[in-house]
Amino acid sequence: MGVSVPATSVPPNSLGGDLGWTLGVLFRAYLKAADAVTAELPGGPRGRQILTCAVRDEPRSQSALAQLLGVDRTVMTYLLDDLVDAGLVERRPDPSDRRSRLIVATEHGRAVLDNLDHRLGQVEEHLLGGLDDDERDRLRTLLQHVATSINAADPVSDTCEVVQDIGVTSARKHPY
Amino acid sequence: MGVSVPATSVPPNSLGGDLGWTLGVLFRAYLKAADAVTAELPGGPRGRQILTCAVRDEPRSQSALAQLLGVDRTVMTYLLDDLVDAGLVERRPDPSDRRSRLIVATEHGRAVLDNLDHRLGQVEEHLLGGLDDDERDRLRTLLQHVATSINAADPVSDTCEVVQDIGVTSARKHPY
DNA sequence: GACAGATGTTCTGTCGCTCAGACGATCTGT
DNA sequence: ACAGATCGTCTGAGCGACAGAACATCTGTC
Repeated sequence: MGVSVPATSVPPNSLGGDLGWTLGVLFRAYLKAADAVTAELPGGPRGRQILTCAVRDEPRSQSALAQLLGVDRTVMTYLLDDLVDAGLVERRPDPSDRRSRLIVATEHGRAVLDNLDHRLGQVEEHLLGGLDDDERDRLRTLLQHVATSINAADPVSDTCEVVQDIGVTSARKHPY
Repeated sequence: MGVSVPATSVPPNSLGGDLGWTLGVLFRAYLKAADAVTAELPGGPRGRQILTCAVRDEPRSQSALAQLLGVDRTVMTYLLDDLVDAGLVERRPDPSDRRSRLIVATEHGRAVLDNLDHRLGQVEEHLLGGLDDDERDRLRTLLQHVATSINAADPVSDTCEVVQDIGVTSARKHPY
């Protein structure tokens, strides 16, 4: 169900095995769905992730939050401005470092997050409609492992070195 | 290996099970790696996907290509301009429709793609370093299923209806 | 304690990218 | 033959991201 589409008969494409393509398709679809769900939330899907951390984790500084979510620190500033204005989170002075602010959720923020999560969960299930329950769990688990692994090794880049190791062995100076 | 990071001791985060976060982390990491590999290719990672289709699939029109890759048709125009300028693909008149152009790869394009795919393959494996071989295969397969399913049902949106069905049951007019 | 350098947050300016809209050319149906 | 839709292209406007500077604060060394 949900997959059968007699119309337009999508022609076969060679990107099925392409990690970049599959990720892109799924991520764009997710973003569209999440955008719809979080339409009224400042910051959209990213605002929800910030809120999730603020509710469920130990309070983080803005920069820690920014790195975790993969956004620039200057962007985090106005993302939080909007969330604070909406009364969803607070900036608390860090007792151990007066430069940084710890982000914590308000009661209102918790309530909003519960509502969002509920709706987002349904949309996600719809998104993974092509998989049965077992496969969905496996996919989520695998993604969690990969993301955790990448996030742990992240301290930025790390990729560049790999690329260099592999070597830009050909077509070096000619721009193709 | 690769995962062990004694430094900074990443604190636990509640986003591990979050589909959006895991996808985001993986996709950003992929994009960074792919950007590095395709640094000299017009269009970067997207240019490579176009090239892949041009080499391996039946020739497609620009708009079909644009929809498959999830880019705006106006963007596809100058992406192709650059690829054509680089001598990687050609715009051929479609014998059955003089409005559209079919995108096909040149010999040069094929050679470049082979080189790119080889290097990208290595980077991808590094990216999935947190998983063993078996898990990598499973992840790729699951992603392929989901992406194919989504792509088949895609004819744009479809999400909005779901969101409406679920209902914006609360916090309706108050902007949080 | 005094200092140099590093880090957290914010502000400013700039750049690139994306999308909406309009246009001409062409196809399709009536 | 005509109306409406579609393909590719071009233009303009707007948004978002990043670099850099500024200020406050921390950490280490002397």
